[in-house]
Amino acid sequence: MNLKQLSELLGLSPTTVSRALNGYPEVNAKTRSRVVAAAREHGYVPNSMAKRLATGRAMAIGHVVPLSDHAMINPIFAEFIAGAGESYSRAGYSMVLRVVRSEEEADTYRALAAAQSVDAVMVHAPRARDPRLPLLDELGLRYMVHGRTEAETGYSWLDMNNRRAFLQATEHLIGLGHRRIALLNGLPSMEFARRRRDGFQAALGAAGLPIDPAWVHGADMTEPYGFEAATALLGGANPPTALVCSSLITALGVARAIAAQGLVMGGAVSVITHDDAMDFLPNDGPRPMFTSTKSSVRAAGRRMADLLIDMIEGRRDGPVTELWEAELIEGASTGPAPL
Amino acid sequence: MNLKQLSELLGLSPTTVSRALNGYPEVNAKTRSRVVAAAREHGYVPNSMAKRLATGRAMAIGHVVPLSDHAMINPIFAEFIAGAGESYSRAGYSMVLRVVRSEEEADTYRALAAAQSVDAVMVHAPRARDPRLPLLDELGLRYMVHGRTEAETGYSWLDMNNRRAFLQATEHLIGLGHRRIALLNGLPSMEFARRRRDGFQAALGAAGLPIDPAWVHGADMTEPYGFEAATALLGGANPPTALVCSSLITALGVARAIAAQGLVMGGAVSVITHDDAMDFLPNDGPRPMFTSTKSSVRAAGRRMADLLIDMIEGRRDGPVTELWEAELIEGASTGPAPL
DNA sequence: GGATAAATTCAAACCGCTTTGGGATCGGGG
DNA sequence: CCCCGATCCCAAAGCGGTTTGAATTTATCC
Repeated sequence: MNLKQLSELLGLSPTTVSRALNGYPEVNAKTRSRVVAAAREHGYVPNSMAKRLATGRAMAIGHVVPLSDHAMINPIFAEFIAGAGESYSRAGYSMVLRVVRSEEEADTYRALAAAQSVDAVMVHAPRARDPRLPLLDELGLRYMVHGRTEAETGYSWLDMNNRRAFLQATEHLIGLGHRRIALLNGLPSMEFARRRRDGFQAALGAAGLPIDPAWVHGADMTEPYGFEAATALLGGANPPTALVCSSLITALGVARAIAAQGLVMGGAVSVITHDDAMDFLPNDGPRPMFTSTKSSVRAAGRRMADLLIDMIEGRRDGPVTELWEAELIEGASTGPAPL
Repeated sequence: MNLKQLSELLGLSPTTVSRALNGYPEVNAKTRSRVVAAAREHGYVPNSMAKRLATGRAMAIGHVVPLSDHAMINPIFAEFIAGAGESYSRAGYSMVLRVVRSEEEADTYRALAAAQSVDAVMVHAPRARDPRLPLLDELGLRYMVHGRTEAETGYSWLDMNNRRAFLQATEHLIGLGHRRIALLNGLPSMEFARRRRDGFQAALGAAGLPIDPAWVHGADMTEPYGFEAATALLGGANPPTALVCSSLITALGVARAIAAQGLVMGGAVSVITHDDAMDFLPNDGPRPMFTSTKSSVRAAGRRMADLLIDMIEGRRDGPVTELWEAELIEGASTGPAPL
C-alpha cells in the first residue's frame, strides 16, 4: 500500500492524504480523521526512502567505529549504544553503524556525508587532538562527541568529569591514610585517560606525595590487564597499598590478583575503580563489591542522542556541552591504609 | 554534486553516467574511465536515499533489540554486532539498530517491513517457539536467526551446538572423576539455555549420575549471579565439586566465590565455562584461566551477515543453516575430583 | 557503397513521497 | 447580491537516482 493507492481508495489526492497524515493545518478535521483511520486500517506506512529523499532528512544518525581499535567494541560502547538507541527509536530515528578498518575511517565519514545517509554522527573515544573533528567540520557533517578533545569549545560534547572523579577517588584513598597509590588507567592515547591521570596526579601532588611513573599504567581495559598489572605491582618491593582503576572489568582482574597473593581487598590493599554502570556487572546494593566513581554510560548515550536530535531538528543550536560528575560510592574494596 | 550536475559537466546524459558508474556493459570503455575519473575527482557519491528508492533495495539490515530484556544489550550482543558490522560495511550495507520497549517489538517489525527500511532482519536470542518468526513470515520480511528455536527447519539460522558443547564439558568433568556437578545456566526462557541443560543432563544421565534440580540454576549471565549461586552451592551440605557455567562473566563471579571460601579453583572445585570469545575477557594463552568451550560470537556475526547478504542478493537461496561446534580448551580451572 | 548488425548513447518514465502554486468552495461583510 | 478572504483540496513539479525503449553511431559484410 503506497500513498497513491491509499489516496485513490479515499477519493482524495495524494497531496491531501500526505498533509493529513503529517499534521498540516490546511486539511479539514473530518477529512483528516478519515485519512488517519484508513491509513491505520490498511497498515499504510510511508516508504522511508521516498520520504527521506523528498524531505532531505535521513532520519538516521551515524556511528563509525574503527575496527583495529579494540577499545571501541567493548561493553562500554555497547552500553552507550543501548542508551542512544533508546532515544533514537523514541524520536523515530535509526542508528547507522559502520564498523570499518581504521584506515577507512575518514573515507567512511566522507561517504556518509556525500551520500547524505545520516543527519549527524556521534564521535566516540576522542584523542587529544582528534583528526575527526576538523574532517567533520570540513564535510559540514553535524556531530557530537562523547568525551572531549584537548580543546573544549567549538563543538558539542558530553563528558564525564574524568579529572575530578579521579582526583576525588585518589583523595579518598589519601584520606584513608594511603601513601603508596598506583593507577591502572585506560589507553594513554585516549584523552579521557589523560584527564584521569591528571586528576590522579593532582591529588598526589596536593598531598605532597611523590609520583612514581612506574606506578602509572595504561592499556586497553581488559580483565587480564588488571590481573597482570596488579600482580606485578603487588609483587614488587615496597608495593602500593592502594590502586585506582579505570574500569570495573580491569578491577575484577585486580581483585583476582589480590586474592591470588593471599591478600584481602579492602584490607591490605584498597581498590577504587571507575564504574560505567554496565548492567551485567552491577556494582551496587548496600555494600557494593568495589568503592567506585560511578557514571552511567547508558544514560550518557540517551542524553547525547536527545541533544543531537534537538540540534538536528532546530530546537536547539550552537555547540552544546554537558559535563557530568561521577558519584563516589563507598564499597567493600577500600579501607584504612595498613600500618 | 549530484548525478545531473556530473553528467552536464561531462557532456553526457545521466543515463550513461549512471551506467558507467554501476558497471553496466553497454558503455564504451573510454567513456567509462572518463566518468569514473570525474566522479572520483569531484567526490561524487550517489545520494543514498535516491538510490535506494530507485532500486527498491534498502541496503540495510535491521536489528531490533527489546529493551526490557536485559540479556540482549550485553557484551555478547556487542561482539555479535561488531562481527556483523564488519561484514555489512564490507558489502556496503548499513546496520539499522532499533532499541525498543518489548511491547513495541512487533510493531517495530511491522513498521520496518511497511516502510521498507531494511532488506532483512537479524533475530537474536530466540525462545523455543518464538513469536517473531511467524510474524516475520507473515510480513514477508527476510530474516536469519542467531540460535535456533525448538524447530530447526523452515528458516535460516546459525547456531552453536549448545547441547554438544555442554555435553562434552560435563563429560570432561566426569572424566576427571567429578560426581557432583552443578550447572549455572543462562535464562531458562532462552532456547540456548534449554539445549545446554539438555547436554548437561544427558552427560550426567549417561554416567548414571543423579540430576538434582537444585543444582541447575538459570539467570541473566551477570557476575554477581555467578558469585551468589556459587556461594550458595558451595556453602551447602555435600557441595558440588564442579560447576558448568554458561558465560565467562558469570564464571568470574564463580571464581570470586571460590576464592572467598578459601578454596582453590581447579583444586577442590573445578569450573568449566562456555566462552564467547569476548576480547576484553581473553581467556587464552598457553594456560587459560578457565577450561572452556569456546566459540566466537564475533565470527558468528560476521558469517551470518555474509550469508544473509548472499541471500538478499540472490547468490544463495532457500533456508541456510549452519551448526558450529565449540572447541573444548583446557585451562587452569579444572582438575581431578578431590577424593 | 549500401544494408545490416552491433555498440553506444539518450530521452523519458518511474520509484513514492513532499511541497509549491493555484483553483474551487464556502461564509460573511458591504 | 456580489465580492473577498478563508478554507480546503488538487495538479504538477520536485527530490536524485535507475531503467526501459528508442535513436544514433560505428563496425561488418556482401
